[in-house]
Amino acid sequence: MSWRKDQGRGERGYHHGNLKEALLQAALGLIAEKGAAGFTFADAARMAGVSPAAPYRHFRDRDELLSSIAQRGFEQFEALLTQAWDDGRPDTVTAFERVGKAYLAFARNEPAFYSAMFESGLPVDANPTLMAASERAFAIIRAAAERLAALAPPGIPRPPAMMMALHIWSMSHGVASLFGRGDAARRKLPMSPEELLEAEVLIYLRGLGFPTDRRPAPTPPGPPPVPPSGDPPAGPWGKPK
Amino acid sequence: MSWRKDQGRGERGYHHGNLKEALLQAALGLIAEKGAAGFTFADAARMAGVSPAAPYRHFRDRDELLSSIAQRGFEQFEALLTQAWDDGRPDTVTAFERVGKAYLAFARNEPAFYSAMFESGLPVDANPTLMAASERAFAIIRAAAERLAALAPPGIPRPPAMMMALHIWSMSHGVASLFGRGDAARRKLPMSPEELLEAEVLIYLRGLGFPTDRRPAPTPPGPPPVPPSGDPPAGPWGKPK
DNA sequence: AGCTCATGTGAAAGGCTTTTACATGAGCCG
DNA sequence: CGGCTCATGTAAAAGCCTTTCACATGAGCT
Repeated sequence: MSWRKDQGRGERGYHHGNLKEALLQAALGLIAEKGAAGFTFADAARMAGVSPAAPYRHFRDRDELLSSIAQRGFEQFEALLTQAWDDGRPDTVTAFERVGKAYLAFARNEPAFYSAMFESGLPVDANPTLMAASERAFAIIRAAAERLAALAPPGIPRPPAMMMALHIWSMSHGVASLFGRGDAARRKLPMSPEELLEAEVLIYLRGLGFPTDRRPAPTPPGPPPVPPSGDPPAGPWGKPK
Repeated sequence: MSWRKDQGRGERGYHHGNLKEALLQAALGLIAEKGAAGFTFADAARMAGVSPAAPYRHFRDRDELLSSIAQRGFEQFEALLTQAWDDGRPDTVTAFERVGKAYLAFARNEPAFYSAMFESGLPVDANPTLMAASERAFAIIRAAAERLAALAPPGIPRPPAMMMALHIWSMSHGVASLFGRGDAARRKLPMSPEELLEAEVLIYLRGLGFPTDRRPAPTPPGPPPVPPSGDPPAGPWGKPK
C-alpha cells in the first residue's frame, strides 16, 4: 500500500467509485505541470490513490488516456469558439476577431488540453472520434470564414471560404504555438500575442478588401458608417511614435 | 554483448572512434521515425553498437542529446533560410515568398530536426546557446521583413518591421505545424501547404499595400511594370472555376 | 442470501535512465 | 620500446514505468 498517499479526503474502500474521471483530472494536472511528454500513467494512478494497474480497467493504455483528454479538449475548444463567434454578433468582423482571441485564450488557459491536442504527437487521423471532434472545432472557424466571405467587397477576387478559414486557423495556431503559452512560450515578444494576432488578421482582412480602419462594416446590409477619414488612418498596431 | 547488433560494417574494437556523431545520426533517424517523444537513449546506443551507458560519455542525458539536435537544426534552418532569402534577389517579394516555402520545405524534409526544435517540449529559453541559434534563424526573417517594410508603399500606415516578421513567422509556422509534415500532418487539405501559405502571405502583403497581382514591383526603384489589367486580376489562389 | 461481473490489488516480466566501479587502449613522453 | 594517463566503453545495479495476469472485493440484482 505504499502507493496510497493519504490524501485526507475520500476515505474509499476497495472500489474507487469514479476512477475514470479522477484519472482524467489527475492527468490534466500532470500534463499542465510537466508537459504531455512528461506525464506518466503511474503518476496519475498514484494521484488518484489506486495501484498502477488500476487505470488499465478504464483505458487500454497511456495513449488512450491522452486521446480521451485531447477529445475532451476539442470539445471544450469547440464550445469556446462557438461562444466567441456568437453567430457573428454584433458584426462579422468583430466576432471574427473574438474567435482569434479565443484561440489564444484557450492555448493559454488550458495548456494541458492544448498539449494533448496539438503537441502530444498523437496520430489524430488514426482515431476517427478524435478526428471528428477536431473537425467540429474547425468547422466553427470555417463557418465564420464563410460569413466573412459573403461580406467581402465585390470587385476584388477572393479565395474560397475554406481557404480563408485555413489561413485564419494557421495564423492563430502559429501565434499560439510560438508565443501564446503560459510557461512554454519561451520566446519573448515586444507585444502581447493577442495584439500580434489581431494586427495580423486585420492586415489580412484588409488584403481581402475589408475596411479595417476602426470598426468595419456592420453585419446587416446597409450604408456602412463613413470613417472620419482625416489623415491616414492609424493601423491596427497603433500609431508609430 | 546482446546489445551488439552485428551491423556488418564497422568492426570496431573497444573504442568506437566517433560515437558522438554516430549517436546524433542515430537519434535523428529514430526521431524521424518515431517522433521526438518516442525516441530513446538506449535505442540510439544500440543502433551505434555500444552499451546503454556509453552515450553518457558524450551527453549529460537524453535531453542534452535532444538539445544538440535542436541546435544543429536551427543552424541548418538558418542556412536554408539565408539561401532562400538570397539577400532579396531577384526582387524582395519573390525572395520573401521563397523564404516561406523554405520554411515548409524544412518542416517536410527534416521532420526530425523540426520535431526537436519545435515539438520536443525542450525549454528553448533555458539554454542560451540554443536560444541564440533560434534567434539567428529568426533574424533572417526579420531582415527580410525589414527590407520589405522599406519597400512598402507610402500613404498606408504599416506596422514595425519586427511585427511583420513575427506575422510571417507565425503564418509559416502555423501552416507547417498543422499541415506541412510528411506523416505527422494528419490533416487533409484541398491544396498543398505551399499554395496555402503563398496565398496567405500574398493577401497579407496586399493588406499592407503591396501590389500582388502577379509579380510585384521589382526591388530596384523605378516605374513598376503596369499590369495588363483587363478584368479584375486573378488572386493568388487561381480563378474560381 | 447468493451470484456475478466490474473494478482493484499484487506480483512479475521487460524496458529505459542514470550512476558507479572497473576495463581498454590511444596518445604521449622519455 | 616501455610505461603512464585519461578519454571512452562495459557491466552491474537501483529505481521507475508500462503492461499483463491471476486473484480479491463488494455493488447491484434476483
